[in-house]
Order: sequence, then C-alpha cells, then structure tokens
Amino acid sequence: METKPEPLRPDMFADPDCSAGLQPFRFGDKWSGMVMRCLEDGRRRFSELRVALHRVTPKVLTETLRAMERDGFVKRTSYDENPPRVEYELTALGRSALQPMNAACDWARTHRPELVAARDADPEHGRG
Amino acid sequence: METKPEPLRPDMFADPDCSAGLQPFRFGDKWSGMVMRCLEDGRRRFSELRVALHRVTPKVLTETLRAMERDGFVKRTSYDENPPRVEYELTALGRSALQPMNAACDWARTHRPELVAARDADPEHGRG
DNA sequence: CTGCATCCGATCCGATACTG
DNA sequence: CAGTATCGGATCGGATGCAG
Repeated sequence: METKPEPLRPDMFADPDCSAGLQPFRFGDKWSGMVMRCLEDGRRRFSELRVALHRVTPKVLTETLRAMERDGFVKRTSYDENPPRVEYELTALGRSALQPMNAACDWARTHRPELVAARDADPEHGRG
Repeated sequence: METKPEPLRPDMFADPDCSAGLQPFRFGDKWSGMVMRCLEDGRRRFSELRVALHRVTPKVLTETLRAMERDGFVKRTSYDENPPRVEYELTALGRSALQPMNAACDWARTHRPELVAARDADPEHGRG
C-alpha cells in the first residue's frame, strides 16, 4: 500500500448499493464508509477525497478523518512542503475492517430487490 | 420461530462488544441493532423490548420498529384483545441480515484491544 | 399494554468565509 | 493545498403527559 494507486473517479459513489442510501448498515458517521472505499487502494490526498466524496465540505471531511484517525483506522502523514501536502492511508486495523464492511455490502447487493420491494409497499415510501 | 423463546434478560446489553459503544458499525439508527438481537430467538412483545433495551422511551421504540417494519426486517402482529397485545418478529430478510451483523460483531470482538488502544492513545479520549 | 402528542436539548452536517 | 471559524437548518432521540 505504499505506491500511488489509480486516481479516484468522481462518480465512484454513483452506485447506490454501497452508498449511504438504501442499505441499513452504516460505518460510523455519514462519510466514513466512503472514506474507507477511497483509501482501500492506497494513500490519498485531502483534495482527492474531497472530489470523490461528492463535494463534501472541508470541515466535515476533516472531522471525519480526525475521528477515523483517533479510532485507529487511518494514518495521517503531513509533508512539510509548500504548497502543503497531506496524505491519508488505512492502518492495518482499517484494512481489516474492510472484511465485515464487504460482507455488509454483499448482503445489500444480494437483497436489494427485497429492500426495494419493502419500500415500495409502504405508502409513505420514505423515512419520515 | 413460532414458539415462545426464553425471556430477555434485562442486562443483555451489558456486554459492550455488540452494543453501540465502541464498534464503528451501526445497523440503521441507534436501537435497530439491539432490536435485531432481541428478536433473533423469536417473537417478542413491545414491553419485553422496552425493558431489554435499557428503558428506551416508547416513542423512540415505536419509531424504530416502524422503520424496521417499513424496510421489511420486522413483522408486526396485533392481537385484538384487552389489554392489547402486539408481537414483533424478524422476517426472512431480517434474519438474513443477522449474518453480516454477526460478521461485524465478530470483527469488533477480535479487534477490541486495538480499538481500546487507539482511544487511549488519543489525548481527548472521546469523540468531540 | 401499546402506543401518540408535544416539547426540547444534543448532534449532525452543510454553507460560507477566511488563513498559513 | 489543507485546513479553521462561524453560523444555521435538519434530524435524532429523550422527557413528559395523555389515550384507546
């Protein structure tokens, strides 16, 4: 995980299966799961994450990354250059958490028809 | 899952491993994961859930159960008696979701020492 | 017993503006 | 580039009281 991976596609969360939309599992707060996905192929810069994560504001992204760092999922490396450069990567603990996360995503993919059917059967058809 | 199971112990969520405390995975909202655990051995009445779920208020428990019902995880059965009796049980979809949920709980149990160590290493030692 | 109505504090999260 | 500071809306969830 030390080499530079492929750039993140800005539409990488267009697929609703593993986004925060339908599936009932969440990894931490709203963005943490997507940050995990962004980092699973290697280290990323702050700006790379911003564009992949649907224009999340820097405040919220910073909060998310700080929380993940505090919990031991992410390691932050700051290079003392100008302009500044900061890179984030998953720790061993963070990478190990990809396993149950994938189990949850696989489950959501498999059962998506039933999930959609349950929502459609409800008159309100949305949370609220 | 049609027979009456053992009564729920009020301390069934004293173990922090699978509660909403340390682990970064959440199943839906605050109480849904614990409701899943309460229902995994069979049908339960509203009041049974209330005591097992640490005195959750009826408003919040109702909201939780309605959401799970709408999403197809729980089936609600109301018996037209006096005093009223209502029972909740997992659907086939809900039972299938126990698998990824157990994967997440197993992961949290396995990695608890690292999770605790990460928190202890942080000066703030708490979210915020 | 099983809720519903109302109020309210806490938290989340986005918008905007500014800084080294 | 990588944040910080401030504001405010939206949602969550708990307390209390009432109803069928």
